[in-house]
Amino acid sequence: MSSLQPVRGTHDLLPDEMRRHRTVVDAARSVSSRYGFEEIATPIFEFTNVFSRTLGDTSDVVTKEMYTFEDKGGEMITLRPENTASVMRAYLSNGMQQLAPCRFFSHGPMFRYERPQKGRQRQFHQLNAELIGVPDPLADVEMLTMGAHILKELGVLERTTLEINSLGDMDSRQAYRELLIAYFSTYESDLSADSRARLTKNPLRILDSKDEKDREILSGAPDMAASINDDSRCFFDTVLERLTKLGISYSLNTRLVRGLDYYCHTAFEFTTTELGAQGTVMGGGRYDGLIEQMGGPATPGVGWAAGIERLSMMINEPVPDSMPVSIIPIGDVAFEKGFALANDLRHAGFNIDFGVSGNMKKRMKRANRVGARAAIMLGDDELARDGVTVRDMETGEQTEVSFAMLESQLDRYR
RNA sequence: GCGGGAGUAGCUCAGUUGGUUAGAGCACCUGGUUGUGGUCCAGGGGGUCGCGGGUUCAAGUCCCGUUUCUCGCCCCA
Repeated sequence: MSSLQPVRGTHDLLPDEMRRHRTVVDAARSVSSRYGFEEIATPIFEFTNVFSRTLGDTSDVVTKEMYTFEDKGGEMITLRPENTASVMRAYLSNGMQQLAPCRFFSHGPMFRYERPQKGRQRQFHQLNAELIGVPDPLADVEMLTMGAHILKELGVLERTTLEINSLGDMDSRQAYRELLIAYFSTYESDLSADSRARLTKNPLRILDSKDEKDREILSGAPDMAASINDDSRCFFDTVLERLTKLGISYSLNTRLVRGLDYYCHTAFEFTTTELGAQGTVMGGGRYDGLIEQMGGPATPGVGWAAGIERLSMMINEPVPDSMPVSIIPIGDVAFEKGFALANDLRHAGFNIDFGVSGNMKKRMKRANRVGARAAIMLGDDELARDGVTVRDMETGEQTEVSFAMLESQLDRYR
């Protein structure tokens, strides 16, 4: 075993895996553009406070998962653990308030310091979609519809479940929070250590605790739906009605809270049972307070993120790229001629394989290995007749073709 | 941060109660074919048995430590 190990939790994307990733990204880019989304990219690192101020001091991401370091100028820098905060920072930095509403699609690597396991890495890749500046529940529906559309395009929608919940608006959340603190305080000594730490800082997170004792206590906890005010209730009902009208099935999950503090109203996850312990393939929700919290004007927003690795594990093997035509020269004169021919054909749009060395047998072997659909053979015989021999690599059929007719004869191998 | 499983050729793996020079399949190279691949036949190269220590006449095999991978817990994409 070599000592040249990649950093734990990171992986090389070799051609087969890269092709899967590209399939996922291409589908998302194509579908999102039909919904009016434009692609952007933000830097993979930001000042630490872009994340620490927005994700919540008690979120796992901030407390234990960020890759943070001091750069040579003494600035605290963090590799982005998610993309929503970065996109909102970009929205404010570039004065895009005037362009609202904005629809942004992006994708790229994210970094979280966690123990790697199936479907979880320290550097992983996400698709991101954000719709900024639309307070109407229709925006939530549009994001969900688009997400489902992308999953359908990838052929995985039927193998996922859309779980959805409403956290209510800020007032509802605050009211519920107080109810929860009051309730859990009476059981404080029985709660798990994690839950006890969250009791005053972020009691909502206790709701999705998996601890057995916590679950028992939870069964008597006040219901979130009961403390959601009428406006929020109405908002959520509209979302659900629209989903039903569009034929998007969902499953209400009142325990669904999500890990980041900035969510309100709609919270959702598309989950699957196919990826071991990691069920979530796409997750997001509404974050109306986020931009204001970052120092911008009060601006609503909805968005989601999807795991590219997780999706790529669920899709069918993509078809390989277009197969090349190999040029097989025999002899020095033919080599020069073949080299020039390769150049001409590449400029004409053909995918050409041209090896620099080897006898004919080796070159044929190589043509086979790279999956060539045809081989162009040229030696003294062909040169004397000012043409080449084209061999169909599947049927083995060979025909002589003049240089003048070559491109048109090759068209079927494009 | 905590727990389970694993680490032998480029890849997937076998290797008996510890006992010759550590094997197979695939892949690779050469030849059978001096201008013909994918099939077939023959031959060949390739190993710090993760690393370090210990037990033993003898360790891939047993013991301890360590490291990496992997699956799970927590949490998330």
